[in-house]
Amino acid sequence: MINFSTIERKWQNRWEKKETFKLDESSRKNKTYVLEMFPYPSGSGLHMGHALNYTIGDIYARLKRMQGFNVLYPMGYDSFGLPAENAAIQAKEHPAKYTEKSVKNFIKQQKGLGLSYDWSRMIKTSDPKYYKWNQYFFLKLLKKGLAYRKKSNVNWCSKCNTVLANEQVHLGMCWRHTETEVEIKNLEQWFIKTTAYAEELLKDIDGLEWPQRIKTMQKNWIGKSQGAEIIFEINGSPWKIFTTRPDTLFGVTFMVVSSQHSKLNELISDEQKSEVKKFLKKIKSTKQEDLDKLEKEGVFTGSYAKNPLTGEKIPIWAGNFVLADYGSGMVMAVPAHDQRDFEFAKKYKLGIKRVIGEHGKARKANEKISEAFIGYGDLINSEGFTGLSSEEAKEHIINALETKKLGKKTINYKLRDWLVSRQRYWGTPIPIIYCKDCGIVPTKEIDLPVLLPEKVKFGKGNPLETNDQFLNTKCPDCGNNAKRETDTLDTFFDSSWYFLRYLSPSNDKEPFNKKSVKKWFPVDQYIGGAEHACMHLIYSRFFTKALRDMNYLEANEPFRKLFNQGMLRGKDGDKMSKSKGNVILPEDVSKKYGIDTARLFLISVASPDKDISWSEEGVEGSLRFILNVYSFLKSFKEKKVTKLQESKLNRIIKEYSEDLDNFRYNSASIKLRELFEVLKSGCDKKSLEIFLKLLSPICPHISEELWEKLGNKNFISLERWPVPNLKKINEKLELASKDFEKTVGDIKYILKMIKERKKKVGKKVFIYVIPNELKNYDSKKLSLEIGIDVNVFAVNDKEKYDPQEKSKNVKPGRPGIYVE
RNA sequence: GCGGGGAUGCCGGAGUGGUCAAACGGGCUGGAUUUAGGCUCCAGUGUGCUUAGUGCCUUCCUAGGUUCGAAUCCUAGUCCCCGCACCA
Repeated sequence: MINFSTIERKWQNRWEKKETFKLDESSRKNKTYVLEMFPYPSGSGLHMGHALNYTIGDIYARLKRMQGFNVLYPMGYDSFGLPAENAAIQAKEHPAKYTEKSVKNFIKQQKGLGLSYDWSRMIKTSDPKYYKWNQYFFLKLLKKGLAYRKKSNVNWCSKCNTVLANEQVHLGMCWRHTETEVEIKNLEQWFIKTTAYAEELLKDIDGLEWPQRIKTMQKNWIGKSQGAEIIFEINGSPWKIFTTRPDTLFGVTFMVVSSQHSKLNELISDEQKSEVKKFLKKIKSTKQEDLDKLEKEGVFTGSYAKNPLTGEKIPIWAGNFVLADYGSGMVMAVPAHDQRDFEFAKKYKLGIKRVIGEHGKARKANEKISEAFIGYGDLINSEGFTGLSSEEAKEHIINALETKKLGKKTINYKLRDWLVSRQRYWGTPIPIIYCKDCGIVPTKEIDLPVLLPEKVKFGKGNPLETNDQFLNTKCPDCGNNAKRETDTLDTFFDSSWYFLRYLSPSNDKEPFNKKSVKKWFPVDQYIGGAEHACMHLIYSRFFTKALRDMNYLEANEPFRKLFNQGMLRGKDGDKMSKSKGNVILPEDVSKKYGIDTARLFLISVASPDKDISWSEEGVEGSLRFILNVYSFLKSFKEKKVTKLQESKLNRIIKEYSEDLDNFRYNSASIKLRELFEVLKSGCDKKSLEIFLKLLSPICPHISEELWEKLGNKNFISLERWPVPNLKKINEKLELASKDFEKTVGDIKYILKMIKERKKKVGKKVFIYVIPNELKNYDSKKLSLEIGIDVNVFAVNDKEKYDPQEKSKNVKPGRPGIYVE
């Protein structure tokens, strides 16, 4: 048995000591920037799922390095965030301490995986040297008009006296006070205007080398739709609403305003006040899933809207199924032609009016329907527009509205502006000062960073609000007493540009060096989970575009290529989680099988972009392979390679390299096994060294060890990647050998059948082959393989012995067989 | 509710129009070596038919369809997984 941990430690120490993977910036090789999504350093450390993610990147980085690229491959930590603060509340440990411990642990674990990061570039977002630039960028965005304040809903617990994250709301109750119902409060908060880039974000998706499904998800998230903005008069003032179906305007029988709408109060009449209040109490979370799980419900507000074309008086309801932030937070309801509206109308006995009939079918407008007809058709019951098709009616109705100045054609996006305010301690303080006289005043750049105070009280309210030293300050403009903003930035803000900070991680004059950016940006290969498809990846793209427009860089996009790894599940197929007790730790696996074995296993189960389950038997399969390789090398004696071996070797080098380049690691691992089978019968040292080089990105420790055992003094990790000699690939020869193998199998099968069914033992074998295949079937070799005499004839051999005329069955690559 | 993805042998999974009964791994069965076992090596491992015969038939969630040809493309359905803006 091999002592894996000794070998692992040996090589990890050497790599560290010799700075094997440190980037040489002066190198003139072609650059490539390989990056994995940096982790949130959770207190429970990293599990095998992380290991999979980093192994995927590491294999790629190692490949590229050996292929002669100058590889930037850094690591850092997304170290601000809620869990650290929760730990502070529950375990009475300061978030900074908690985070520091977690990061240290992560680094130790990651080094244990043998990852080839350039550790000298490590960054932490909770470091003032990092978050200073968060604040800097916030101010730049503010100046550019891309940051603004607006009211928005938050979850609120009256016992904690604080805002709750969606994660802290359980079944409508507070996570700490399970008896306390969560309320919804409307607070002034900071937003980033991501929607200003909606069109460009959408348009540029097509040019990205990303998985199609991620692109589709982003497109749908941005959610562009063509429609119309229609003005309804309500209580004397105009309300704009958005619809994609202006052709159904004559079918509007009620309006529904979001129950979370900021102007909802203006619509509630005195007599409906208590009803509405009762209704609003039912909604206990701002979480989308929670909202959707609620049955569609509503309540009459007491107000009416005026249909801009018919002048009809339309009742306005408040409903839990209308999004406050999409469109204008109010929809026109057309129950005959929208299923949700239909159900709502049935439930509250509201009118249903048909205005669209199926093309060509003159159906009666008053006919009762059992479900909404949501398709396009011909208009009915729509005054002057009756008879037009939906498509025509859209144009005509919008035109009619336009002449009355009561509507226009618009484009709408589902994408919302990015709410970055967090009423929490463990994040970047937003560098804003509120002055009684001057209003909202940005902190002066020279005063950055606005440091997060260390001594604060946790558990009740936002710790920054109760810290007078932090809170009270002077106005930068007039010098009078003023108060600081106590909101901190969403941690997605931190992760929206970290990939730029790696380029000059210790620069304290600027967020990043322009020259470095020009050389290294964008990231060539980004690797991470699909859970970030919409948020992190959109924010990063937004940030890149905004920075470009502020002349910080030239690139349009941050991540040229993206690879999404699948999820690693426990052996039961469930998501790994502490509570399920199915978490696999790399340390345990490493002790038992060696980390190289685990790396090999993780990438060979299935294509790395698919979800996989941990399997103990599977790991043992990988272990067996590594042990075989190891023992083969131990007793290795040089032997000249055959033409067939040479052909296979070169073919595999070619295919294997292509597989790794395209993240087909599972298929690559098969080729590695195939190559080992080829060499196992004996080979020269050169071929063996090639095998080790191919193995090294996946199993770096073992490869270094064996490389050294072969007498090499340098690191295999820095060796040149093998280049296949295409001339040596002899497909004919390989095919002939395959045919030979197949024939051997066939003969054996026939012998077996005779033995079983005829109870006879075959004594002699005769095979008949096509003349030009004769050279592929050597009778001596065949006899050796089969164990009894094999005679080979050409089909056209007149002298051949063929009593049953088996030579008639002969086809190319498939000889006839006769057994006696 | 909205959005994305998936279903292949005993199991994990390759495979996206012919070269496919389907790579590779695991399991199981038999054999060799060894012999206390393990490791290692070799062979077999969907169903039925059948000439000893390398052959034929059937099969890739279900039901239809497109095509000379479908695991692969289309339509409908069933089931499963993932994301949903204050977790990161």
